[in-house]
Amino acid sequence: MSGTCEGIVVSSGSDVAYLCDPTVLANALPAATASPSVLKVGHNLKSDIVRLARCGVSLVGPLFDCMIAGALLGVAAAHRLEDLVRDVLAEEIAPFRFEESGVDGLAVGVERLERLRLRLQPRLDEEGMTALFRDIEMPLVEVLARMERRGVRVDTAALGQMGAEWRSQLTDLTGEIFELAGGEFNIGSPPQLRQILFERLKLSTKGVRRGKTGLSTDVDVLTRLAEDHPLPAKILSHRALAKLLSTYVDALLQAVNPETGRVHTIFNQTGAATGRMSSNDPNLQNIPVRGEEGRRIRSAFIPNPGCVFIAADYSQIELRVMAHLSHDPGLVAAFRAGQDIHTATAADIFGTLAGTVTADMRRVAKVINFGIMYGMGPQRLASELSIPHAAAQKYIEQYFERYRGVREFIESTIARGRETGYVSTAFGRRRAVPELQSRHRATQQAAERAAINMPIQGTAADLIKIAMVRVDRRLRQEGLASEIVLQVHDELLLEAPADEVEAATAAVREEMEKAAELQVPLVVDVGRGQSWAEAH
DNA sequence: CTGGAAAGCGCC
DNA sequence: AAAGGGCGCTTTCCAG
Repeated sequence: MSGTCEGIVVSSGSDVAYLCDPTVLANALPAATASPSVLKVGHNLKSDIVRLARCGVSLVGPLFDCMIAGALLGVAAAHRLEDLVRDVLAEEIAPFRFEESGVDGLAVGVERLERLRLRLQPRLDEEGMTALFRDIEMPLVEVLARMERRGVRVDTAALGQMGAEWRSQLTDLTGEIFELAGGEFNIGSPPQLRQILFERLKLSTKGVRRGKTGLSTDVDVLTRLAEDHPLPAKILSHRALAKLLSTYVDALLQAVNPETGRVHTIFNQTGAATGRMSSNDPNLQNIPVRGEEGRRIRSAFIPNPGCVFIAADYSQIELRVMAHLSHDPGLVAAFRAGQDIHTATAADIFGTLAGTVTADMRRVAKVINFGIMYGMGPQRLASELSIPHAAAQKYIEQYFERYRGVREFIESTIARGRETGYVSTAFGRRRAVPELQSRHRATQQAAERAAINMPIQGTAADLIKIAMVRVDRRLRQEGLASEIVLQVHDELLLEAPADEVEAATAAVREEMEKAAELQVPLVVDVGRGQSWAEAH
C-alpha cells in the first residue's frame, strides 16, 4: 500500500477511525457530494496520518478535523467524538467499532461526519476563525504528524549512566536523612515528612503556609526551614534527584521505542485553553534545562549520525506580544530600538538611564515584567524579591504609570471579556471566560488573570504555530531533508543533515521572523549542537 | 485491584 | 503560598 489514499482506511485502536479521499467521499455521500475533504470520525486525525504514513499512504485534499474545529468553537469539552456529536448534532452515538458495525457502519459514520462539518464550518465563519482553522491549524496537523512519527533520538546509554549515578547518590542521601530525622520514614510522603519536621523536630511553623490537609512541605517552605536545621536541605536534594530519576531517566527510557531508538511524543494541538499545544507520552515540553543535572538530561537528546540539532527560540515572545496588543509607546519603542527589555523597564521604573541600571535593578524589572502579564499582586512580588510589601506596591504602580498602554490593555481586555464572555488572540482564537461574571470575588479575580494572560500566551502560540507551518513548507520547497522534531512553546528544535545546516538555519530564522508583522520585530535566537543541551 | 485527589515539581 | 498564567507526570494515600 502506497501513494495517496484511495479508499476507506480502517485504522486500528478502540476509537476506530477511517479516512477517505474525495472520490470515495463522493461515492459514499451522493447527497452531500464532493467536498474535497478528508474527514475523520475517530479520535485523532493526526494519529491516523501517522499510521497511514507508516504504510506509505499520504492524504489528498484539504483536511477538516472536526475535533479541532469543535475545540476552537468551544463545543468539545471532552476530547471524544461522541461528545462532539452530542453537542453539535444532538445525537447519541456509541464509540465506533469496526468489528461491530462493519462497512455499513463506516458509511453511517462518514455521513454523520459530513453533517458535522456542514454545521461547524459556518460557525467558524461566523466567529471569524476560518483563517485560523484553515491556514494555521489544519496545515499544522500534517506537520505534527510527521514530527511525531520521526521522533527524537535519545542516548539511552548516557541516560542509563546518569540513572546509576543518581540512584547511588539517592541511597546516600536517604541514609543521611534518616540519621538527621532520627528514624526511617517515607521521604516521598508529605504527611510523614510534616510529622518529622514539625512534630518530632519541632521546627518553627511561623509563616509556613497551610495546604488543604495541613502544613506545606514544598520547596519554598523547606528553603526557609533550611536556615534552622540541616534536614530540609537534604530533603530538597533528595526530591530534586528523585524527580530527575523517576520522571526524566526511568520514564524516558521506558518511552523509547525499541524499534526506532527514539521517543515519539504526542502533541495535543488543542491541549491548552490558551491555544498552546501540550505534549504527552512522554511530555517533551518539560525536559529539564536548569542546573547541571538538568542540562545533563538534555544532553541525552541527540541528533542522528551525520546530523546536527538547530534550536531556534523566539526572544521575549510574550512581552513582544504584549507590546503589540497594548500599543504601549514605551514598550514598543524599546523593542523597536532593540533594547534589552528588562534593562529598559528597569530604567523606566527606577527613573534612571539604561547605562546605569545595575544587575539587581534588572532582576527586579524582570520579575515585574513577567508578573504583570500574569496579574501578580504586591504580596507575591514582595516575597519574590525579598522586599517590603510597600516597596513592591510602589514598583507595580510605577510600572503602570510608565506603561499606561499596558494598563489600558489589561482593563479593556477584562471589560470586553466581561461583556462578550470571551477573550481572543490577534489571530481570532477565543477562550470563554464566564467566570468573569462570578459573584465570588476570588473566582472572578482568578478569571481576570486568566483573561489577561490568554491573549498574550495565545497570540504567542498562534505565532509559533504559523512559524511551524512556514518553516516546514520552506524546508520542503527547498528540497531539504531537515525536519522540525520538537516544539516547546517558543522554541523549535530541528534535526538537520550536516551538509544543509546553513540553509536550514536560514530557513528557520527567516520563517519564524516573518511569521507575522507585529508592532514590534520578532527576534529569533538560533543555536546548533550535537545535543539539545549544546544547541540551546 | 483501579481510580481519583492531593502534593509536589519539571518546563514555557 | 501569596491577587502569577498555561501544561503533564510522579508518588502517595484513600475509597470503592
